[in-house]
Amino acid sequence: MVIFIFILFNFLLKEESNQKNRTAEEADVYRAMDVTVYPPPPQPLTASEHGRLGQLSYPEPAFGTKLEGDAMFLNMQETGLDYGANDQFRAPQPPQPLSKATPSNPSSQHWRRDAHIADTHRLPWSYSVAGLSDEDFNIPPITPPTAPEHMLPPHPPHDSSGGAYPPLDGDSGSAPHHPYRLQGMNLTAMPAGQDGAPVLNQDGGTFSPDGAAMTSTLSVMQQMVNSDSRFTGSQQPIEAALGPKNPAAINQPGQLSTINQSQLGLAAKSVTHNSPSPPASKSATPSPSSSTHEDDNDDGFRGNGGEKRPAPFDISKKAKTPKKKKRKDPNEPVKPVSAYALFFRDTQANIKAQNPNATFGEVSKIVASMWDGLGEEQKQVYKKKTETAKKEYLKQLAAYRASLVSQSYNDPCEMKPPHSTSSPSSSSSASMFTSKPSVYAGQQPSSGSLAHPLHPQQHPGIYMPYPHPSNLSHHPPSPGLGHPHLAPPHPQIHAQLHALSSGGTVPRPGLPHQGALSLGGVVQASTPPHRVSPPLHGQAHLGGLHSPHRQHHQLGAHSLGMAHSPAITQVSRCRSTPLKVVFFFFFLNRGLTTPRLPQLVRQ
DNA sequence: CGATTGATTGTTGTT
DNA sequence: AACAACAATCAATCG
Repeated sequence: MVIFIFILFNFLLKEESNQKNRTAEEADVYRAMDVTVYPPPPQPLTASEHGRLGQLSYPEPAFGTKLEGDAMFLNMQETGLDYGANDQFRAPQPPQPLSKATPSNPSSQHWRRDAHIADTHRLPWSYSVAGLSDEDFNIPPITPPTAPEHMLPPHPPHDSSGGAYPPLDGDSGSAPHHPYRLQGMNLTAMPAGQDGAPVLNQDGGTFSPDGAAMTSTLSVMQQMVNSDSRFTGSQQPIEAALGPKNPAAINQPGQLSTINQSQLGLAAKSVTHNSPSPPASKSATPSPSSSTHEDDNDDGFRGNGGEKRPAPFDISKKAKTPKKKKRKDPNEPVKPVSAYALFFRDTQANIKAQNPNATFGEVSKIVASMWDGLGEEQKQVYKKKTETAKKEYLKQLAAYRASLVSQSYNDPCEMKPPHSTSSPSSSSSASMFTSKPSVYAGQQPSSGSLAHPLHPQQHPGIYMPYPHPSNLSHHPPSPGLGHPHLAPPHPQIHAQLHALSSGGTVPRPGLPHQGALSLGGVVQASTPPHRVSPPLHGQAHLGGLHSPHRQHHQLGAHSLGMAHSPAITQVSRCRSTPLKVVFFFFFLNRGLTTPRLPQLVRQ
């Protein structure tokens, strides 16, 4: 009863809060953004202005990016470390808040923004990188061109400072080989970052030595920036990356100053070719936006043989090469990628952050060089990941195949036609409870577990949110779709749910319990098309939800907090549904992480 | 050969 | 016809 009261209390609180919830959340968000954004104190904004403008407004004009917050913050630190020049360099931005007229700022902003974005949605550690990128932004352009040779000496020390990333740096011997890592990429940060601690200090150390020279060259930098954002952003890393392999590249200082836009990544190419002409041919490519379009008429013109675009013009329809047979069952577990691919995936974000305009080829080269220079230990780390992923993959594959077999027996309808990509329901649900394959073992959704690396990092904690009370024996594995070999992580919840709700349905064993995260997923997984009646009888009642899928969908949304009250209301609408079920959903909805749920429900 | 990502283009489906 | 959504292709590199 106490619990019951407690629940009611929470419920009431929630009701109240819900009304204000929106605004509150927004406010929080803004506030958070503020925090991140404010750092640029140098700005002459008055406090009053702050108040009036509000957090959002302020950042934008100042830096042109709203979401940069994190990156910005990091940058600030770094910048501080770097040298006064940075301040100067940035100073201009605020004054030219929106005047995109000056390419310099926009460019920098762009790449920063990109960096941030990329970082944000992909890799947590990337934040650190983003910070680094700033440094790159400032320094890189200058260093390589001005005194490539000199650079070498500085790097080692800087590298050492970079110690954050021992392996790379550790290869002091190799350091010369991959200076870029040290400077811009801070590859080390990536793996390290994953682990958690972003490394920023190294930057300061890195560049500080050069700082003086750099400041002197500041004007040049600005020019370069103005001339071409891409150049500034990308140039350094790429050159650095290529530098090792193509030392000659470094020697091209002259071009840098003049630098035409084509340079961007081309530095590498141009360097290799050592002739400016090449840029012309490929120069088109560098311009990210319109490059391809140019081809329209100039198919023939486009010298670069690499692009096969010309083909289309050639033939009315170039018989699409039978190349891709890709179509697989979406549910089939995805094959683990190679260590290199993994590395690529992780690294490219950073590279992109620093060189937003870098082409895929350039990025590939950089990644390759980085990979090449990567310490054995680091490689091992990736390989290890791959190994584990492989193991998981095998497990999942086995489960998947088993499921296929079982499904074929149970219900053909359930099996989605390879048709692909996505019936929204399937895909969404799948994405909801799928995660990095390696993380969870037992999950084999009966019908749809497409391994999606969607929110990999977040899930791990969620997968097993609930303690496993020892009373798993509650229900024997269900017949049918269940995958006997895979122990359901949270059978009890499931079983209880069913028991509570309909009191009769058989819980589905093989479902992926992503914890409360996706009730929809759970439900869906748990409800075979026909055989098992959905936990809530109301499905039919709720506005003609004939297919279990729909209902599941809704539930899933609720569980995700998409809609709070509605979920409850809907559930409550089903009179047959016991209160416990309601609370179950409520908790799912409210605190996805509440581990007590099972207990509560049980009570 | 397939995988990495992002951009572009082409095709198909819907309104 | 316009638009949206999806599929395919390409780049360099590695396993």
